[in-house]
Amino acid sequence: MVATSVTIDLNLNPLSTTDHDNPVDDDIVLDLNKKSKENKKLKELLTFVWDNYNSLQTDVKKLLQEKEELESSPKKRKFDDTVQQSSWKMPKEDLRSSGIKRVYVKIDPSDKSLVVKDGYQWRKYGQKVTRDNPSPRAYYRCSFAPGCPVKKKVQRSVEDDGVVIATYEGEHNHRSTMQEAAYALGDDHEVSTNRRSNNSPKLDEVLVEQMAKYLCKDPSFTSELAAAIFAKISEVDFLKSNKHTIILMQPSQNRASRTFMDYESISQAMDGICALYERKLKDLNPAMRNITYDIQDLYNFIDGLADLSALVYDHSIQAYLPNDREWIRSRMFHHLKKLAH
DNA sequence: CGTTTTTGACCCGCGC
DNA sequence: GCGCGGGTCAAAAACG
Ligand SMILES: [Zn+2]
Repeated sequence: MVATSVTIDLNLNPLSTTDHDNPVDDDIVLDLNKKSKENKKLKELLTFVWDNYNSLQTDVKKLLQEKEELESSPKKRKFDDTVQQSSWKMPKEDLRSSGIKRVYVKIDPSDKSLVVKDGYQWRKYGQKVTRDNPSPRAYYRCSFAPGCPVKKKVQRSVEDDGVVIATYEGEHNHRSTMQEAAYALGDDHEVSTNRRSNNSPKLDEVLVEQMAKYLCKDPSFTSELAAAIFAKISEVDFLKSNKHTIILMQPSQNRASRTFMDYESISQAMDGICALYERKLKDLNPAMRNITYDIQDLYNFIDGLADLSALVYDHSIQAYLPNDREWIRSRMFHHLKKLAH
């Protein structure tokens, strides 16, 4: 509640310089208020999804380990030979009780980066080729907080290019980014965490147990679950990575010409500006069939506006940060460069 | 300039 | 002791 109004004040002040009787300003205030509420709702949803995902993932890990145990009894010793050494090493029976967790993640096979987006920040400290897997194994340490002992290994699966196996070791020293965001929310924070720790885990456990009984008979058990996890990750990542962007502009000297538009992401905002310029070009030369322009023309258009700025939502501080014309020009350059490959 | 990635050197346990 | 498979260090390079 408090955070909402603070956010709006902070963002609006640099731009709505004087009068409050301007209808456009009122529109902006209304819209910002609406967006703020939407953002808050999204935040709650995201936190919920994220918590849910974490809990589900924990259970899935257990199940996958159980599955390995079942499969490895006849002859499939593949996993035992390859995976464990030094601090990672541990007889499989103890694996569950220790802090070692293995996660299967379905991922785009063409993606070479091997980045598993899990809400933490990792510093790579090694890479090794391994005996019976053509793809290398990468070693990461958590760099989110100083002294955090958590490590993870990531390697593409031998049998499926679209799956990476991540092995985590240790407990984090700190909250994850999602939990931090929930905490920054303040007043609702306790509600959501309490609701979570009181009812849901039990429910999840029952659900997962039933699911396991059913799915264990399915041969594609692993990939099904991996796909489910991947879907969750994609969902979270989608909500997280797009920075809501509001473009404020005043085309002419007339203050009444002030207007704004909002976009789901920075790059969409850049596209929006391009579209605006293209529309203006078309209005100016209706005869011309297809129009062409280069980045300098676009710069001239941007500079020709009486006023232009962008508000970009920063997820980590829960607020819109103002950006000036120069920033827009630079982002536009990057954007066009990316489009040109 | 601070941070992360890269990459060969190094180290360590294990089987021989 | 030696070699092999794996894990880590750290210096240099790359990134942003
Ligand atoms: Zn950590």
